[in-house]
Amino acid sequence: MIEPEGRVEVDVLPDVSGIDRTFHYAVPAALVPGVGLGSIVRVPLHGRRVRGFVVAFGTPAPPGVVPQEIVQVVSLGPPASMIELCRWAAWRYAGRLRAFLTAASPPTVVRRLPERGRLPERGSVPERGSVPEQVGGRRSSPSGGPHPASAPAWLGDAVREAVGSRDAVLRLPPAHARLPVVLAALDEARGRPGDAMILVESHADARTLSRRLEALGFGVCQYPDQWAEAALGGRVVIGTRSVALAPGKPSLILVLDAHSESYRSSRAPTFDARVLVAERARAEGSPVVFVSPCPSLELLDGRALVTIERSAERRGWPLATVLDVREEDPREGGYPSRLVSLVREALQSGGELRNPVVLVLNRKGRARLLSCSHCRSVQRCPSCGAALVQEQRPPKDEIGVLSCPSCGRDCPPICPACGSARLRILRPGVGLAREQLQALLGVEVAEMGSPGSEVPKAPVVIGTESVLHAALRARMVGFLDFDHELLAPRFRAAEQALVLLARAARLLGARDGPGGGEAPGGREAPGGRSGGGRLVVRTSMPDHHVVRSAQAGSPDLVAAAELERRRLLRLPPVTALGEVTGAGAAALVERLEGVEVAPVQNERYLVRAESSTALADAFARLVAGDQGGWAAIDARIEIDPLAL
DNA sequence: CGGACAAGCTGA
DNA sequence: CAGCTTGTCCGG
Repeated sequence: MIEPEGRVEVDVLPDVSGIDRTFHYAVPAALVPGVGLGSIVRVPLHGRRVRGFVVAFGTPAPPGVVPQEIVQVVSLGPPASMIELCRWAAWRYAGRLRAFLTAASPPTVVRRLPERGRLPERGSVPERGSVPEQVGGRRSSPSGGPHPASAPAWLGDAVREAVGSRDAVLRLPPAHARLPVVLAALDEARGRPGDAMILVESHADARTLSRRLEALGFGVCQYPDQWAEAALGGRVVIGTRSVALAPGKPSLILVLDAHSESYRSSRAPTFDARVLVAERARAEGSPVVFVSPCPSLELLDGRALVTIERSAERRGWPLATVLDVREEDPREGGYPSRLVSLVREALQSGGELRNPVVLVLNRKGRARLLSCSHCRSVQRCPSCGAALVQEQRPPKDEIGVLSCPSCGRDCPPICPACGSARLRILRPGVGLAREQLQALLGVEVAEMGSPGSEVPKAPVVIGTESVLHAALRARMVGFLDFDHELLAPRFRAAEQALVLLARAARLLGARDGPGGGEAPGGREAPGGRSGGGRLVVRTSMPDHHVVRSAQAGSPDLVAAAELERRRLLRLPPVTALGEVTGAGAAALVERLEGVEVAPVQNERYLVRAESSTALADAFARLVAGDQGGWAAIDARIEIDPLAL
């Protein structure tokens, strides 16, 4: 309500956990110029002063309420359009609005937007043609030449088609360079109102892409560090999943490596940035393009798929060799001579020494499963029953310890059943594989350290899948036990296994191209040697559609097979799933309507609905119907849970 | 959330 | 029944 003296009344959502409703306040005339929708203010509440978000402007006071006055304007907050997106996200993910508003707020207080004068007024995007046609003087190829800065015509066409469909998946093979895709997309964004927003999977990617675009003359804003610059507009906004909640109007949203799980936030508020940007694009009328070599069914669902010429896509996947476990001589102990000779061959192939042979075994530690050599009983945790693991090789003359991965308890490596100290390793981890392969190969085999650390410098590097994120290039990538991925007890196992192969493929480069695309992290690939390193997959299921997909360079094999399976099992994207955990879970699912509920274990329930809309509505009805809304709910709700 | 206030528990 | 803990309610 706007009153005669120029006072304004607003609704404020306190930024206090446990309160999930708005309160009505008056803005004193002196503060009116600084208060708008989304402003972060301090208000008196119940004898204290708390921060809150202005979520409605000029509303009338509820009957019988005498509004108090806002004390202070603290900071700029999420703009009006973002408040709408946050409301939608809170509904879609059955979360609290407050959590999303906080996520959309500047990381530090922003009193006012920076002066626009320091920016090139319209210079966020260089004029068409000002970008050099070729950088480095080499020709770009469909499979990704050496960092071409301009898009070849066929790529420009594909990007244009994707942008034209408003909401599309652009499937480009793993070895394809990204910069040309970004440039082609920015070219399409030119002339539309607003700023291009680019989502990448890691901070390293964001930094590299920003640097490259800046070098080409683009005005770039790294989000969320530069919240105010993003709010001001006039620059390309680049960042990880948080960009979904960045202020500003998107002229176009580009999501690179759209298969990456990093787009899903694991901590509250849990959301999927891909889902959010799709809704944002729809609401704002801007196009969104998801780029991936192996888009998931959930990404493809209801979206246009733009592909490139079959043969070009095929060449962007590496030469793959499949080693059939069933044909192995058991005496070779899991490292068949064929694998050893492929590694030797790769090492002898000369070329860039900095490119190692990368071996992947997705099992941490030295041994994941041990049994007694004497009585054969599996070594289990005496407290919780989980299989004990050996993290490291025991130091010389020491017996070491076994530890429980589930409860953390340490146990002596002595069979509790018969007292024998001779244990057999049934399932080796990376540590043991490193020791054995080093002995077998006669060259240094280094183990990749904790995730996030540097790749050790050695001719052969072994690690869990983290090595695929950390390595820049590889002359060969070998999966020592791909069955472990194919048979993982998660319904997205097949798609996730294909993602691993695609990651490996990127390290290897294109089959025919000079050095393939670019390395993860976007850093310059060292050396310009011919690409096309070999992908080696050891499995007992050489005909599995994931393996055949990678061999044939056609991810649709996996998509087709998976869609059929999801239909049969009524799993996403055919249905929508949610998970409810915590003390109040039983009481909560009891009152849900229009969904199927299945108990998983104590205080853990799975909820299935026909669509994500139906699922969100079911939770929304429950929260709205409750006195006190969220305050009365003592359970954690996770929509589209990851760990299934 | 955190203060207010009411209802419940203890000990003399 | 004072003095304290525990529970429930509510905020503009």
